[in-house]
Amino acid sequence: MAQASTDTRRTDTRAQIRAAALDLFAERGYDATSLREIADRLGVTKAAVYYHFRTKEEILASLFDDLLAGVDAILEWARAQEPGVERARGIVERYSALLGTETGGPVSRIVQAQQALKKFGPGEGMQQRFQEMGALIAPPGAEPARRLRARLALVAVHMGAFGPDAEGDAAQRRVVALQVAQELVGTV
Amino acid sequence: MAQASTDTRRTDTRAQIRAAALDLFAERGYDATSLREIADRLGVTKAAVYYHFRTKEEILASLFDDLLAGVDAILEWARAQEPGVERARGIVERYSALLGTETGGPVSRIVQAQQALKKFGPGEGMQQRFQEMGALIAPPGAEPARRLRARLALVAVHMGAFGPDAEGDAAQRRVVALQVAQELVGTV
DNA sequence: GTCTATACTGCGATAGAC
DNA sequence: GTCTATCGCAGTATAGAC
Repeated sequence: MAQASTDTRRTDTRAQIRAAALDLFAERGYDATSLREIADRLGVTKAAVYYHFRTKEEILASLFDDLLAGVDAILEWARAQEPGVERARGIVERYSALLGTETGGPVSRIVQAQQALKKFGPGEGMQQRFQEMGALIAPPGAEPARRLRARLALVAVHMGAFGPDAEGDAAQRRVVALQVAQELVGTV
Repeated sequence: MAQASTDTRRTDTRAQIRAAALDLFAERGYDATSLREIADRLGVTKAAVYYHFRTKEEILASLFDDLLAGVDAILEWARAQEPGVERARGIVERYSALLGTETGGPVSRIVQAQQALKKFGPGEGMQQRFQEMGALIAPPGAEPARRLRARLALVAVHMGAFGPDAEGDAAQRRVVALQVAQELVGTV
């Protein structure tokens, strides 16, 4: 829950902690960032951080709060609309706008920094191979939209293999994902 | 690199460690899994694990080795082909087949377990909201391909906001991403 | 209300005995 | 090849100074 309207606090340490944490989480990821690093950046001790947040995870949750509220607003709007393409386009458009916001943008960068792909050094990593596959599908000189579709096609294959929803047969999901991916790269 | 062909080891502890680690990494993520858990599952101590792997990260890298080799084979094939749609389709097809393999499939599940979205409890998490946005774009009853495209559209927006390649203007990337996302949901 | 000092447990990692 | 013992640092908790 965000701060109540009647804020009787006398320092802005809490805000500073959030700012420092956002920086560090986005840079090297949540797990790789220690409370000591956050505290040192403000010139306070770990215990001081613990006064403002009960756990490390609460700091992360606090950073996501604004973004979550933004998504909730989109969901509320969408539920009041008639189902259809127009509503679908509205959701996507509003989500894009939310990520462009000062509150949504930097926060959602944390998600990116959190990926396991980062775990491997340059020259041998999965990340680099992903980029190379994308480049072979749509070369660096191609239109940005086509390059994005190339990378999305690979993501589609991934999502098909083990998507968020474990519904349906695994082999069948893979077939569907491959089909969608082929559509994406087929759009030359 | 994978195990050399001349393996002079007398126990299979190394293989057991890999199997246990794969299980645990895929279940609760890399950072959340401790070496003690892996060791306990085999009835040995942490130090015994350290005999077979120099670091915890090396266990993870060892699990990815086969998948990486598979991707390398795809890259090698692709580089020998003429650029074009056919090559693009070939890459996607081979990558899909790789993830369906016994070596590629389970390993790549680790990537999924590693996402920061998991960090929030049910009922309040970003993950649930993502699914709900997807469901409002393409309802659970819709064709699987359309549901996948709905989720891909949201991913596209994300990738546009802060994609792997930091090329070009941020605002411009968002416009392109939004356009691609709209195409994906517009394909009813 | 805000912070420091201190301590506890468990982590990844190392050294050396068997 | 596996063990015990130990290290420094992590997140967490509390007591108490101001």
